[in-house]
This record gives sequence, structure tokens and C-alpha cells, in this order.
Amino acid sequence: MDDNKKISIAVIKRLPRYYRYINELLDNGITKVSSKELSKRMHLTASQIRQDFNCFGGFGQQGYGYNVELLHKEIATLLGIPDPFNVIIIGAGNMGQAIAKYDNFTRRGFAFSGIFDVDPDIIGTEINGITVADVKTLEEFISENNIDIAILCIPKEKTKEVAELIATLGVPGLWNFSSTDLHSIEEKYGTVVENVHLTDNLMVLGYRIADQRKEVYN
Amino acid sequence: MDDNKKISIAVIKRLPRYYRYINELLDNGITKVSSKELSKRMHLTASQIRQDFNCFGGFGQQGYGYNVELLHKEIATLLGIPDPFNVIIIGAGNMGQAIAKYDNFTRRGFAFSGIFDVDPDIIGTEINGITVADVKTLEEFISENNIDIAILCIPKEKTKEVAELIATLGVPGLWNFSSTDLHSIEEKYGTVVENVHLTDNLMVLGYRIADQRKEVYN
DNA sequence: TAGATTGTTAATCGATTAACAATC
DNA sequence: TAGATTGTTAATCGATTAACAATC
Repeated sequence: MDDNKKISIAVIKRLPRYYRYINELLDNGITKVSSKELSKRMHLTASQIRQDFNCFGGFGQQGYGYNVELLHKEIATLLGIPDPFNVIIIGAGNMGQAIAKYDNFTRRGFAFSGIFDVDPDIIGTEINGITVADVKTLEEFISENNIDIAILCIPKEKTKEVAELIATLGVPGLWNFSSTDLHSIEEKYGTVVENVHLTDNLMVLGYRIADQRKEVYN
Repeated sequence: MDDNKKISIAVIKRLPRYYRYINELLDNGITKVSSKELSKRMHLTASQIRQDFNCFGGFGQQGYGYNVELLHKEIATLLGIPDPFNVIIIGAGNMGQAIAKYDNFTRRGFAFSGIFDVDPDIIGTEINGITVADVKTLEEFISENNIDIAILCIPKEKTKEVAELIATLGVPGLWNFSSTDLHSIEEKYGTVVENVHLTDNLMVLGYRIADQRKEVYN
């Protein structure tokens, strides 16, 4: 479908952002957009937008610009939205529940089919229409369903062990919320891991505002 | 303190990761580490580690390596951990509560001093030792306290408006969980914004595993 | 046709990696 | 001193930006 030369990760990371802004155009009834217009809205260069889109063959028309509806459809397809990913959540604690209840994912091509926990008080409860299952049944569940992505919302100490199990069972993607990197899993099983290192991110924000803090105690 | 030449954002983003790994070394009682050893653990090049550390003056000793304790202290200082950032949370929904209850932040130099919501059912309840206050009192609270960072866990539609208020009141940092970019706020007020675009991140993962999905429906 | 805007090649910029001299 | 490993300069690599020819 797309060129055989590898798309760089920098480009891939911009895809969801493009999708968001194009959605907005669509919602506002805008039918065409030029790279220049889009660049102003998104705060990046028109050149970059054209380069990015051309990694995937280019969706525009010279002299006209980009048809918003077509662009929307093309990027949705690239991101796999038309055929939703089958997702499970491991760990129904605070973060796991927040993720499960966050309904934006559905509109972006993800369908939750299972939630698992170890806590007997949580097992059996219902979150967003899904009954929390015992993590002991995880292996069976994965074997019987085509799971694309497992979301890890479990304590740091347990993460590697559970990730190992899931990777062994052939789940191709892990979305990891605990502050560990799962290099060993990536290497051993070729599993694709995206980390949400919340604390890391907050620390970056801290660093960036350091010079603007009021020096109260000095 | 540090050089007057600007530290690149790529380097800054690696700082929390360095901090995590150095903490681990410390926990394991390891007292010295070479860039080569650390590079193996962290999956990056020794050269990059030395370059990175030298942005801040260099913490090592030729022929020896890096003293773990010293390294730990230096990076902690860079990240502002010894003098915690004063943080408030706006929005005590699923995500806001998950953040408030996540105790890792405290150990990383952040102290929560307030949580705000609009919902009368939530206002007055206690989360992790802090009573949720009415968002109407937000302006007063910020004026009377030195808030460094506001965490926005509110619906997308409300985000810009609330961000505007907070920025006007002089809060230097915004940690934004809704899927909007706050370019206008950054430009108008010079506020530093870090976005946690969870859906975007999950979509990247989706893209990266696209070729490994079982083609069930084809 | 003239004007607009893409697709694409070339130039620039910045980040990463390699190399090595300094020095513990 | 010899060996090790940093700090730092130089080379490479990749990503972004600029320029322009193609074409609608």
C-alpha cells in the first residue's frame, strides 16, 4: 500500500495530530484546505505537511490543495480506524478504570473486550459495560481472542512478569503505564511497546518552568 | 548555574529517564557507573550519555566513571526535586482522581495543594487527603498560593477557557490531558504547556502493530 | 492562459555517533 | 606508569525547511 521505504517515527507521531485537526475542519464544514492554511492552524511548516503526506503517496491536488473529506478518510485508514483494534486492560486500579471509562478511544479505532485484575473486591464489578475478570483467566482469554493491544495499568513490580506472559501469547502491542521500560520484552518477542511515562512528562514540565518559579524560600 | 547555551528538548526529555536508572543503581547499592555500563542498561550510546551530561557541566571523572550518588544528586537538582513544585488539579473526574491518587509524583518533586471540580456531588469529598473545592474558588486560591503547575483533567470543550484563566493568574506551567493543543495560551501568556495526548499515543501504537494484526476478516 | 498549490529535489539545520586527546 | 574512561571536537546521519518545476 505505502512505499516500502520506512516511515520515520517522527512522521508517524504527527499522524494522530493531523487526524485531530482534519476532524475539526470536517466538523466546521470546511471542504478544502491548503498546506499553508493547515500549517497555520497546527503550528508547523507547510513544507513539512507536504513532506509528511507524501510519505504515504500524497493526497492533494496541485493548484487546489487537499480535499478535507478525502484526507480524513486516508489518514483514518492509515491509523487503522475503520477496523478497530481489539484491546484489553490489565489492572483495574485508578488508572485502569480511568482508561476504561475514557470513551474517546472508541471513536479512534479501539474496542475494549476485557478488563483484568487480581483484587477479589474488584473482580466481578462492571466498568463501562465490561465485567472485570480474574487475571488468572487472562491466558485463556488471550488464546481465545485476537487481542491486538494490552494496556498495562499495574504496579511497576508486576509489569515485566505480566508483559512477558502477554508477549509469549503473541499479543503484538503493549501500552505500558508503569515507569519501566520494557526493552527485554521488545527484544525477546518483537513486541511493540509504547510507554506512557506520566511522571517523566511532568518532570520535563517542571524543568521547563524552573526559571519562572517564584523564589519564595530564597 | 548551567551554560547559557540552550539545552535541547531532546536532552531534557532524557533527564527523567536518567534519573530513573540512576535511582535503580542506587537502590542496588552500586556506587560507580561508566557511560558504557549505563548505555547498556538504558539502550542508548555511551557517547550520547556523555554528551548529555556535559550539557550540564559533566559529572564524571576521567578514568573512573560517574559516582552514582553524586550523579543522582546532580540530576535531582536539575529536575527541581529538592524544592517540590506546587501543583493543583483541575477536574476530579476519572483521570483527575487517578492522577491525585498516584503517589509517585510526591517522590519526584511534586506536591498537590488543591483539587477543583464543578460537580456538587464531588465537591467536598476527599481525595488522597485533599478536599475537592469548587472551581469557583480557583481564582482566589491561585492568587493566594504560589502555584507552579496546574493539571487540566477537564473536558476538551472547557479546557481553553480554564487554561486562559489560569494563565492570566500567572501560573507558569500547564499539564494538559485533553486532546487540544493550547498554542494560543502558550503564545499569549508564555505559559509552558506539556500535553498528555493519550489517544494520540495509543494511535501511534496501533500504527506500529498494523502489519502484525491477524487478518481475521480478510 | 494565469494563478495557485502540490510533489519533490536540494539546502540547511540539528541531533547523534565516532574518535581521540586529556587526565584521573 | 599503564589502563580506563571522561570531556570534547569532528564526522555522520536524519529530519526539517526552502526552492522550484510540475500541473491542476
